[in-house]
Amino acid sequence: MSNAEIFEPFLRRLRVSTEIDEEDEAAIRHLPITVKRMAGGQPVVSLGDRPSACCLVVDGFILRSKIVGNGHRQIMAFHQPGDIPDLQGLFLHVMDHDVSTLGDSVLGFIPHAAVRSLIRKRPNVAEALWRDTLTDAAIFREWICNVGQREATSRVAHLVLELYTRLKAIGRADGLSFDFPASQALLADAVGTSVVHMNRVVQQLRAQRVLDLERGRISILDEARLREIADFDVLYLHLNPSL
Amino acid sequence: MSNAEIFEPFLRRLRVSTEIDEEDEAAIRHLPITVKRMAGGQPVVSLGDRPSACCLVVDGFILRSKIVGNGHRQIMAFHQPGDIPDLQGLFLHVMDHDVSTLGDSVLGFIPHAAVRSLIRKRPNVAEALWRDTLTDAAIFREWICNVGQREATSRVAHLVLELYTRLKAIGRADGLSFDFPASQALLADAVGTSVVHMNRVVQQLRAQRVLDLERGRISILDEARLREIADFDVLYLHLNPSL
DNA sequence: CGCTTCATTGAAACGTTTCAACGCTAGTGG
DNA sequence: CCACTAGCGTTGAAACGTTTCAATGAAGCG
Repeated sequence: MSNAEIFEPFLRRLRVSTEIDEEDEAAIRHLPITVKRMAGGQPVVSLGDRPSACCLVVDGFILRSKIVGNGHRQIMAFHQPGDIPDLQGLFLHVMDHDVSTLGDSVLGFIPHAAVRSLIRKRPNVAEALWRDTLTDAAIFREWICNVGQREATSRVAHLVLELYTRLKAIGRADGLSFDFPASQALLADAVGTSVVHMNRVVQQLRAQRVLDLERGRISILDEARLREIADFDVLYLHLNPSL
Repeated sequence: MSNAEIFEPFLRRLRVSTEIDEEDEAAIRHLPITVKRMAGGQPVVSLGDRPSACCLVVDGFILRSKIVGNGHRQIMAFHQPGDIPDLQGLFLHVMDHDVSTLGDSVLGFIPHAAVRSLIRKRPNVAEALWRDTLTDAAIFREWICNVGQREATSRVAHLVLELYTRLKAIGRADGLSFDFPASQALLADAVGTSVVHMNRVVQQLRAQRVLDLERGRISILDEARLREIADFDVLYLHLNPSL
């Protein structure tokens, strides 16, 4: 896999959002990167670590989670190809949460030193990366609302629409379906419900022909209805930040 | 109020976290800033706005919130003197949430253009501000956990410890108490419970002599017990990011 | 003074969790 | 090839935490 291919999903995203020029793109493509294939459910970096590289999702999905006092896990974010989930490590030196693979994934590791020198040399790139971390934050805020105010069915619908919208933006949705290798237990950790209740919600959405999940694939059956249930407004994803 | 005084709480925070030199500090102090006194509960910027300035909290508190579909409000963050709550506006042009004052406050507005030129000229400052937005994100993540996994009593305890810890860091706590002009209804919006339940939680914590809230003031009575209840770990606040 | 905001209370309804059990499917080793 | 296992989805029933509604009292303000 060439550097050009590895960085392509990432660059495609940057082009939409910033004034990235040819030289910026070239500088990014010349970043040193170590590609690593990982199985699903494996830790990438963990609470307390002091990583010296940040990780670009090339293929697959990454999740960020935390274990709380009672032993339960809360998932706080999913990341897709083209995302750099732990950019924060550049400036916050100790990890305050865990990062792990969802399903089998391909990750690229870029040394912090290289990124740091890139952002000092190319302010456009710095801004693009900064914006990336800011939209991450916007997504966190919406998750707070999701988990804090909506009821379980709504939460699941909202999560699905978020994933779908972001994946569609990078051309990884086929029609109204997309691959997402998550068990019901995992989705429960993301929306803050028990597995049992998650299961009932899934069945209910299936029965109403709104949504279906099976073996790592999510299919939207009735998009309009799903949007109603989800109380979803794309704004917070800042997909086209120039607007 | 001189610029030096206005920027002092902000600078004090930066000094802890970054290699800010004399020139950086001077550049910050020379930022154009318009100071405005605002009553409590007033909007600062709202959903859909395209602000052209960002706002520095000089005195008082600011909160970030969102109204969800069912009409309920979720508060996603509180900001204290020295914070710049809407730095995101520099790169994400449309506001995806509301910002308003908690109690009576003094705010300083700095034009985006001035901040933008500052960060191009002074990479140290850019990094410091970037880090600020990253710790904001870390706090959002912890709120997701708080609201998603802990039960109401724990959530309140956690929120109180977060506020206390951050205020102590800037010298705004007297002993184990601090001013925080929030009604129970407002706290309920922050931790995602009903007002009624919030009230019962407060009474319970009072009865156990763990915590007391009265007329805009929060007092910790039993810090050790509060920490247990809260499941609180400072790490995520990144108070000393050089570590 | 009446008005409004905030804190408080009780009772019933509700959404969700917990526990415990069962079936299905895919993978593993004998 | 079958037995065994592990993981995942599914189910029922009871317990639990929380919400809702409706009403009341106290405090502060014009």
